[in-house]
Amino acid sequence: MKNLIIVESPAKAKTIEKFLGADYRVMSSFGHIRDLRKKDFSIDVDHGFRPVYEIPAEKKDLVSKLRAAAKEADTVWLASDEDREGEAIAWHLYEVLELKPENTHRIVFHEITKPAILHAIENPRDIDIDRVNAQQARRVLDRIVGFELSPVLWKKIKPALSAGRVQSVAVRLICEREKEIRDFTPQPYFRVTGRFAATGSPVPVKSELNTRLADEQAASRFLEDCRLASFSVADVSVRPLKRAPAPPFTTSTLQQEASRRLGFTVSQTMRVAQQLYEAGLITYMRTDSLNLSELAIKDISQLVTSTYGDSYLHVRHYHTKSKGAQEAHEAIRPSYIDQVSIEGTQQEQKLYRLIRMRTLASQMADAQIEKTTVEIAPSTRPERFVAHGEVVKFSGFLKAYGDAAPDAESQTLPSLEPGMALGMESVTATERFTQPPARYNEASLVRKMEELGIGRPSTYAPTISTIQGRDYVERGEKEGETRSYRMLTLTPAGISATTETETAGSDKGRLVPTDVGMVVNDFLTEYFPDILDYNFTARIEEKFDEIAEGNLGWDKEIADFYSGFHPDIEKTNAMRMEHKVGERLLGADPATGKPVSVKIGRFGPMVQIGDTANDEKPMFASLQHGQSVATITLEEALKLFELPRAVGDFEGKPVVAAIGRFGPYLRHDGKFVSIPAGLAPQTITIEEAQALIEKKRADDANKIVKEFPEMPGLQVLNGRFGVYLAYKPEGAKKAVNYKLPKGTEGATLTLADAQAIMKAQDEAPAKPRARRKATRK
DNA sequence: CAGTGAGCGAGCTTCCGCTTGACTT
Repeated sequence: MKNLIIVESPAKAKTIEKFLGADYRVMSSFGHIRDLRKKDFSIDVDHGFRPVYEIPAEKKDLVSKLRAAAKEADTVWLASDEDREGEAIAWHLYEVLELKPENTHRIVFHEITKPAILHAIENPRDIDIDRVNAQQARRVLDRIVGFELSPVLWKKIKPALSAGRVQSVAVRLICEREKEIRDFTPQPYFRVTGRFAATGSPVPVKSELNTRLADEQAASRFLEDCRLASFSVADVSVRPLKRAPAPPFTTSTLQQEASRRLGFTVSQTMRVAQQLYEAGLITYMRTDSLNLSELAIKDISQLVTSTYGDSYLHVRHYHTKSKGAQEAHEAIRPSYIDQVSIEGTQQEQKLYRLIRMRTLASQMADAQIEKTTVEIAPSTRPERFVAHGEVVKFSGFLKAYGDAAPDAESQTLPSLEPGMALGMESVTATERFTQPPARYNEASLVRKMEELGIGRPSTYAPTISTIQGRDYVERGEKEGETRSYRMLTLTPAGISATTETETAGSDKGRLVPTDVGMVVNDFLTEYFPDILDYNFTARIEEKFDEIAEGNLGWDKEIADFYSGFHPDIEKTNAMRMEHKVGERLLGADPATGKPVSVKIGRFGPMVQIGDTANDEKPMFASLQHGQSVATITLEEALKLFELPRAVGDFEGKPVVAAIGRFGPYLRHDGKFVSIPAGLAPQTITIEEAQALIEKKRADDANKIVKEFPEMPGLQVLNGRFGVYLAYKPEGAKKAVNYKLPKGTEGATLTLADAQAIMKAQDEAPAKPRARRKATRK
């Protein structure tokens, strides 16, 4: 073999191999091949912060294959990405594969085209060790922060928590937003809209008053004045408006648009994009670059011209302005812009279409819009109603990529002249409330992180899973609360007033901090404000850039950081906390006089009555879903101790009611019975409990439909979803369940039937299943 | 599958960024 090229991604390797002749073999490193040891700190602090690297077990096979291939090759081309991580991958490959300087070359290309690759091969260089050192600094710093900070949390708050340069700041964003919302008091005001008619036009003029009114009294006075008023056009202004298309997608903008337009979660978007990438349909999906290859721009231009015409073409070159962008790849675009639609799942088709239209639009002309603003004056008041109208004069890029939600306010106005009289159809004053800032959703959090330069395209989705998996943050489930508002309406018939209701404050699908998240965040921001600073990453990135330029030594910079950071760790660890972190004293228990407090326990948020200073063991109770350390009251806390509750006796044995992991339940004679909605463990009577227990017994008796004496362990059972087959071989811990084909009568099933069903399903290929939500390892 | 929680304390947990399968239930 003459040449071995090593790239990071196997899909990329496959593509490149097709471009090159038989003299080239292209292999993939599947990302990094070596990292700091997983288990321990693996940084020798006393010897220049020397990192201790290892090849992870799952990479051993791959590395020996690469090593063998490198031995056979005359020349090895290290073609990992040009960014910091890519340079480090090249260096690790060089070290681990024991490559020789005389037949090893470092090459880079930013687009996967034959000319780009051939050009790269003609212009090789050496590994840039300064850039590698910048990566080592980044890696070592993240390990130091993560592995020194996390144990402080285990000690001071709760085991198995985690902290890090990226995740802790992401959690902070969510916590601070929540506090803003909590501290926000909605202020009522009245918004006034008016609907007018121009003589000779069937099109109504919808407008809004240019000021808000303070209260219902003011609104009522305003409507009274309008009742006596005549209305006329005071001013008409027309101005042209240009709108430019958005640049092509990067990882973060793709995640945002897929969330907004398609309702995808961040990880869903990445999973689907990965499919498209592996099928060769789009370019690489983890990128911060806005760049399109010259070849791509040429193809797009041709397509725009042939589809829409010359006037729609506007070739544009976009430049990244996001912090810390490393631009190793192109923007996300279709591999072949001519390919209008693809085969694949619904999701794949939708995402492909989105990417394609955005790419196309990015090379199209501005939309030309004529915006008309009309002011309407009531004769009795100084305020003005304002109406906006929009007419698209030239659609430009909107032809390919319109708005997801067209502006509800935009309308086409009839032609109006100053001085024209208008007829009043209605004037409505609606009570509105000032809005707190919106909670983040996954995509808007990614946008904010990118803005702050925190995290990378490859880590946005995993970070969001991590902070949810650690139970710092959860997706909200509250629909919001209903509130009422006043609405006053003036029509030619007179003024009427009504009270309406709406829901407000929904957090559905939004990211909400948990108690643990809040407490950890308060703790970290108090004791490690530098790390939690929103600009921490941006500041150290400047250092990393200097290291990459060869102006600073990486070990010295790390030593500098460590000398400030480590003493804070020691100090915090040595601190005797007077109270547990996040603890809140609610008051005294009226029954015993003992203090009642809430805090984060080993298993999460809990209430405690009494303290350890006394000899008696305190009483404990977990907070329930929806309750929070920050807001729970003494009354609510005391209620938690009402369970488990002795309901009474049944058949001479006690019945106890409580709430468990799966909701409210009764326990009687060692058996558990769920308490259905409508009944509560706090109030359930012994008669109600007895009925539930008897019903459960009847259901259980009904459960076994049929058994087979010839085959012990095989049963036909009645389950939640109907009749099914269960087989538990002797000695097995768990039964295997089998679905019965539609229309099968359970009671008449023969052993042969059952065995046939089992055989068929045992042999059926396993269907891919949705992954469980991020779990702790 | 159905709450635990101090005290004594072994041994465990943990980071960010590159990349995909192999593996359950």
